[in-house]
Amino acid sequence: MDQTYSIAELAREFDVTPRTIRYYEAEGMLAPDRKGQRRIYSPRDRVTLALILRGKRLGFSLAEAKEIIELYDAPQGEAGQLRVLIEKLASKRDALEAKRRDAESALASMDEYAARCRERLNELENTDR
Amino acid sequence: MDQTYSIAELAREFDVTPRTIRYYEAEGMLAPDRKGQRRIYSPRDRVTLALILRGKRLGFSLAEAKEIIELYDAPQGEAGQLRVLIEKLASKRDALEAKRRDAESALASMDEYAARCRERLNELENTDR
DNA sequence: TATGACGTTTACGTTAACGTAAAGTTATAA
DNA sequence: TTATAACTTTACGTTAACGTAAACGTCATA
Repeated sequence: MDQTYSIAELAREFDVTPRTIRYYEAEGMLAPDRKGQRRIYSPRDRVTLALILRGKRLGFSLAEAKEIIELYDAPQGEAGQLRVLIEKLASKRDALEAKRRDAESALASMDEYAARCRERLNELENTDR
Repeated sequence: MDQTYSIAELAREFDVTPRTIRYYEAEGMLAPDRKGQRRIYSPRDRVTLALILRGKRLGFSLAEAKEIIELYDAPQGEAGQLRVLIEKLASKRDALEAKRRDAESALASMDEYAARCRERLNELENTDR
């Protein structure tokens, strides 16, 4: 039998509030099962939530995150749909690549700066001896 | 003589509005010279703006971007300050690393998914022959 | 049976990050 | 000298992404 999660469990795991998770559902990004009125989350819901939050961390809006998620469960029925899907994937991939490059150049310049700082610190430490 | 920029020039170059640039100044992240009441931006101001916008693209808030920028022009006078600065740089570096890893794992799973889509498309194209 | 613990809906509140409009200033071109 | 283009300040408006509070349901356990 497949594992399930309560809203509080997911909230704890991902360090968000239940309100946040319900908000994503209201925005059409999650559709957990119900047991009575309670929400029951599947492992798949959990993956979706993780996708949303990773998107947010990378600076995507919820609307953009939603687009990406929708790509992941788009219908791959016929060839036409598949071609469109592949196109859209390539476009999102470009956006991601850009972010990775941004992160890499930021890291590079920061590392360079930190190296100069350490150098300067070394000089200071060897001067006062 | 060093180059300068008007607010509209920078706005055009970075694809933001003048309002946005003025807002960053009001938040204490920019301090352009004035010629009369007009703002005159230096190459250094331009770099700062680029830093802000890169931070935003990576999902940092303006407050976080400001912290990073302040590290870049922190006083490196004495050894104590330098040590604190180096510590803070390491912490920001970690945040950046995390974003890069997020971007990389997102790229990896997306590439994998796209590959499966292309495979499926290939099958469809060879079946109807 | 009552008392938490956990969940629910509804609805109004909040904040960051600007957008937008109004009214005035300043340099340049016709 | 007037017009227009680019700038300025002031101030109120807007939107995304939740926070927060109220009032209620339900299930286990003391």
